[in-house]
Amino acid sequence: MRATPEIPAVDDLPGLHGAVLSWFDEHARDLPWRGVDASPWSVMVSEFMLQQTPVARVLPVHATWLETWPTPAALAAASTGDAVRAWGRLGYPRRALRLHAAATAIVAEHGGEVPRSYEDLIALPGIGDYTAAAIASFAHGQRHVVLDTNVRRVIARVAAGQELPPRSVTAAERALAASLLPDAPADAATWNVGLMELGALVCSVASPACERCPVLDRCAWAAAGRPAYDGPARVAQTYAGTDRQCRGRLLAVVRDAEGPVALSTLEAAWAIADQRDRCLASLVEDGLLARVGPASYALP
DNA sequence: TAAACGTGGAC
DNA sequence: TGTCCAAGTTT
Repeated sequence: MRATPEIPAVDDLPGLHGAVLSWFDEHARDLPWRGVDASPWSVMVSEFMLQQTPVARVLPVHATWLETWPTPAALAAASTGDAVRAWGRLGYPRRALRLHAAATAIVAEHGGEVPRSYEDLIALPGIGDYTAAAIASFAHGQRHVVLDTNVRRVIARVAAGQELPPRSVTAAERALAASLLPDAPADAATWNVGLMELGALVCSVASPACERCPVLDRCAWAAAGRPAYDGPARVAQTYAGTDRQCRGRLLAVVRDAEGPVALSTLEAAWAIADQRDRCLASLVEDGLLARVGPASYALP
């Protein structure tokens, strides 16, 4: 049992809420999954695609995806290979598989409707704490703490006076976020998306535009003179030469081909034999690729 | 808990 | 040019 973490006080919560809500009303981007006519499915698809992927790259794929598969049932009726191909170059293609699996589960267990409860949502493949809370909040107007990288950074700065949040979500951080959440569900939902938008457009990691910030005069970090992050250094992720790069390249060859691809073609795409073989096997294992002949591969 | 998991734009 | 990193989840 741990002591209750200290929660920094915010003296004028209604004022803070008002500033963020007004700013969002004025400056929010007009994104398709935010429209009044956006379906819960549209929101759900956007949340899958936006996991670790910038909005600008999601936009066209999301539009095509919704045209092709307007409902969970439509996606569930397609092959996983079609989903992987439509996913294109968004990255982390296992998300396409998980979205397909989630759609299948929605048809099987929820009558084809995107579930409303956090518990039902987080039980679906590819949905963790953030995505479950985001769908419950944005698609269904429920009151949930939504902790994404933007919300975490904004709260760390405004309320905790830190440049960056901890490496992983802490109890103190969650308690602080909960203490800031507006009471009315509709306001809570707008607060969540407003904080995300603020983090994306103004309160960025590297060069925050404090002069455009609606809560500058309420920001603990700004008041403290924007002290640099003093926590443990973040590990830089390497990419060149990794299995991830190898897998990406191999999958791209098959994804961009018309039909099955000969093993020799894949061999030509990656020089290091043992790494290539390992990655090919893992792609098949993951269900991203299928071996369709003695020496040929295709999307599943 | 840490590491794996894609991709491409920005600086 | 190389590093950073963008609405995370899974194991």
